[in-house]
Amino acid sequence: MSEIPANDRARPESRDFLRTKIETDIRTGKYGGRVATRFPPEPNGYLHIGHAKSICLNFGVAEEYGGTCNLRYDDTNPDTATQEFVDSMQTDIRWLGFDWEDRLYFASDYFEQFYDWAEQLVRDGRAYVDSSSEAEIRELRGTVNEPGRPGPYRDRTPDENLDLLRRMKAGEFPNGAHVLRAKIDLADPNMVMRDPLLLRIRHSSHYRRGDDWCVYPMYDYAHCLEDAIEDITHSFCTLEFRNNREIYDWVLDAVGIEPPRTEQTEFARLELDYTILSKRKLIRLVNEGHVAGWDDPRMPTIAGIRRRGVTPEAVRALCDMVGVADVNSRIDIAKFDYAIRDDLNWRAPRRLAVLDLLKVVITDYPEDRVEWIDAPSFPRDVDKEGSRPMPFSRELWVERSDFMEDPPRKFHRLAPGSEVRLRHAYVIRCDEVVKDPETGEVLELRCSHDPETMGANPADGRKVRGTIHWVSAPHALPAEVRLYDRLFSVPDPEADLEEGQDFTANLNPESLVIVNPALVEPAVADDPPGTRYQFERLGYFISDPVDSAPGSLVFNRTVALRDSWAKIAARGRG
RNA sequence: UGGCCCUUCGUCUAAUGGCAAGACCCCGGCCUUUGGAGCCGGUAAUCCAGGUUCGAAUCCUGGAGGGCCAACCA
Repeated sequence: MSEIPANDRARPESRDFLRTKIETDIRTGKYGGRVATRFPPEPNGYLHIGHAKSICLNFGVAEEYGGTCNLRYDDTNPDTATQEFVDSMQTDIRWLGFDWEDRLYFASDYFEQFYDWAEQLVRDGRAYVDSSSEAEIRELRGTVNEPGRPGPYRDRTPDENLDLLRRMKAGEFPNGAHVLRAKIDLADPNMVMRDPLLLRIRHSSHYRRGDDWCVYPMYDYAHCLEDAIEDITHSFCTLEFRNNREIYDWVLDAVGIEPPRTEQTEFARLELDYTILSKRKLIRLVNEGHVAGWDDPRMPTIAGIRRRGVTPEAVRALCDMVGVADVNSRIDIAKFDYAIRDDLNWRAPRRLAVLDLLKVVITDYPEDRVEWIDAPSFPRDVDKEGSRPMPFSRELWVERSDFMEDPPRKFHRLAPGSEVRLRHAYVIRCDEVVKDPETGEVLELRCSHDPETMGANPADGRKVRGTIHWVSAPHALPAEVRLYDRLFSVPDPEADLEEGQDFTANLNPESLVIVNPALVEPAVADDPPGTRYQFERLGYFISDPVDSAPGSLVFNRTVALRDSWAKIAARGRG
């Protein structure tokens, strides 16, 4: 097995079927040991987590086997491709940590080559110009249960076809007047092979070619040739292109590309619970205002995920965990949450913030006293240095949910007469509950502290089981906190829709809850936007890269912490 | 005249004719100044029926179930 690169030896025993194929190809010398992949997005939207799987696969495989991966824009449709999408995709791929070096390609640079091959196909009698209307072509193509029939233009002579093709290219005809079709078999059981369209007339401005071109190639004609032009060895695409493999090989044969040549292999696209990854539908979410934009933190786009505070490492970890197979599958969102927490746990410094405010007065603490606590930024089990000064004073804010007047047995937090640890500070006891006489609402807790418990357990050995977070009232900074949750309220937004409904009916009305003001400890004041934290006991947050500024803080919740108390509490109620 | 692909714990993925394994979820326990993290343990699967074989998740046949294909999208 010495043919397998040294950097591969550390890989685990088992390989997915794509890597198995690559290793076979390397071992047998099919491409002289060469591995060349490509990531070929159509620049008609923003990249999303599903693309990340393909990016990790194509760039990852190239890295692992000492090969190359091209970035190639499949910009063959002038009506949808834009420079904005081209630019955002490069930002996103780089952010994920991949590099195409000098291998940036555009299918639109190959239009001349596609056209020259088209003339060749016409001369060889393997393609013809069809002047039928779109509806007629559809009619004559048949259905999955009925064969198609040849149309009246199918037997034009090569000379006639060549003349028409040249005039198509010269712009003599309007959109739809003619198309170039492969001459294969209208009765083929594979619909893709029923004389597929190769070139169509489209008088549209192309974002790169302007108005200099008007015969644009179809996917089935272009994609295999793009791969061949770039001398790709392994062309990976998603499962729904399985039927297209036959035309992929037909076109390569027809223009005379000899093996060993690019081969298409299909793998399962990523599907994630509680979201959608269809570009068409993501565009609707943006255009119809269901979200604030492509980078809305609820979006499964790379831009949205990034703004939510997810790290590229977490995305790549998810892709590793998910693996590659040829079976359709949906990934449990919990797996993504795990990957995010697993990365952020050792990366994000801890801070304290309070979302739902309840005032606590330490009655036996002097009014003018302030202690500055040197609080470590990471727990013992995270091997990182760092601390910040935390002010402690007589008046504090704690989380309203950390107090219960009539608590259940396992509630280890504040209740009348009970003791609790203030994180990094004293143990306090709740002596008195101040309520609004009218409404009964709890307005304030009056507590006393044990002055011996700063950095120490109670001297008399009594156990204090709960620890809660807090901020010092005079020192805390106001902030807007955006609590993001899953975009849809059901795992598969497409399933079980009632008559007349579409996926938007399943949008989660609580996918964004804004807390304003929340209060955050002062140590975050001077951090730049885009800084990630764990607000202890609440979750991982990032200061919003767009809207947060010193003096006007905005935090996005990336993901909540695992909450085993919620399970216990829910069970108690059930 | 239909064709092609797929089917292993709840979920995702291994096992490539030889002990059905790992991860996430879930459930216990330990630990804990985060009801976090970590550690230990547990529940849990080869779609069905035949066949080949000493031996089948794996090969063969037939079912069942799921997916894709009838854009001048990709």
